[in-house]
Amino acid sequence: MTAEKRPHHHGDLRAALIAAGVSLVRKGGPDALSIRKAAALAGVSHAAPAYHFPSLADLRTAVIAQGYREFTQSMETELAGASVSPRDRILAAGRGYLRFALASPGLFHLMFGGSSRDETSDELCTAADAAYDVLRRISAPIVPGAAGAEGNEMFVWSLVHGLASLTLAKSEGAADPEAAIALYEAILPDLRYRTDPAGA
Amino acid sequence: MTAEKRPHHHGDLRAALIAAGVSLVRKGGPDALSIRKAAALAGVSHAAPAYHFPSLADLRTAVIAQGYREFTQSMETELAGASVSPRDRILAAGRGYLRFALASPGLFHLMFGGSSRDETSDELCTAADAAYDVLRRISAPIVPGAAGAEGNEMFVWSLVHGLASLTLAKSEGAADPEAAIALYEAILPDLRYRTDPAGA
DNA sequence: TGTACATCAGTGAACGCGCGTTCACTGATGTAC
DNA sequence: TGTACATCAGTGAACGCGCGTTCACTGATGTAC
Repeated sequence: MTAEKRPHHHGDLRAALIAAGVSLVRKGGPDALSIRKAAALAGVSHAAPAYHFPSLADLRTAVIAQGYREFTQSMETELAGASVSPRDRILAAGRGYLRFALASPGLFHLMFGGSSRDETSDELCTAADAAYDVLRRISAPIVPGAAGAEGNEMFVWSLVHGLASLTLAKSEGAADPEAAIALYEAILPDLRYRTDPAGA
Repeated sequence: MTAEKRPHHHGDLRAALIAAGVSLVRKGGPDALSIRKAAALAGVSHAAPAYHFPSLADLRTAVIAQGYREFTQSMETELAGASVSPRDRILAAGRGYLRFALASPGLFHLMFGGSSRDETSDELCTAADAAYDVLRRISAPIVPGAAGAEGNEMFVWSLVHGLASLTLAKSEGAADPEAAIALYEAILPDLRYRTDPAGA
């Protein structure tokens, strides 16, 4: 893919640069992303990306958006194999969450580690909203507590996000996903669920 | 502190460089830390730090350690004003956790965002262990569940860490600590505590 | 179907920047006697 | 108390590196007629 002869016009350089960026971040963490390295990995000159991404921040934003898409996909894949039981679905989404974070720490840190990005990007907003929607959906059947439906979402989300983040911090690079999943299933408390999951 | 006349020998340049590093990270995030900027902020030439920190990684490790000390201090301060009730103590430590994270997002991200560091540093291990000890102490009174005492620690820690991390991610830079604390107090579930807090 | 031409999407050289690090040096300090 | 000297802890110049970005250019593509 890198050195083979190409026509002057690349087929879809934008997508190729995003894929290259994801690969760089996966391999070397958030700081490993650079325009020149992404261009090299995509097999074009280092000036070519400028046409598709005016600045490094734009490329980073697009890579983060791709991260969110893969993140959402990881949760959806687990959800597809889950029963309709609300607790099963919360556990399944958590498995997808943990698998993504532990398999791609670089992307996870890029997404949640405070790297600057273009918050106004449509592509990013769409991708991030899709991920949030999964968490909102699985939390909806929980009976609202003191903090309402939003409190339930934050509870479920915080628990699994914290577990992912701390597991990564404790065993940098070599965390066992199955152990983290087992721990998640053990610490998720019993919750009360609506009898009518569609809500009041 | 920056431009005033100094003798050839700095009093405690090592400490001054760590303080400068903390300040840089607080202001500009994990990537804002550099040897040259820390030296400038401490009022010395950019070659001076080499004597105290052989490489940038060493300075970064020391700044992370200082972050852990301030983090621990933030929790201890809140704990000092808490009652002996186990739940009150868990809430108090959580307040310290959230206050630190929301007041110093840059440091928080440097500590937990996957930045590379020297894991073998005594200074860092000591500082990080002190923080973990606080969480272990406040979790000790919880009756062990399926995952034992370790499960309790991870539950409490994950919940507050996830909440801090996600609150930062959702409102980059301008998160309201009091709102986050209120949310934490609302979503922390009822837990069962030992009657003898010292354990079996 | 063929030709002229505008536009698109690349190339490669060049620029300046901040960086970590090295090196010869030197002024300040502290110790031996 | 005074002096010689080793060592400590700085300075400032220099090096090379990777980077984002700009620019004049050019080959490929597609459209008008």
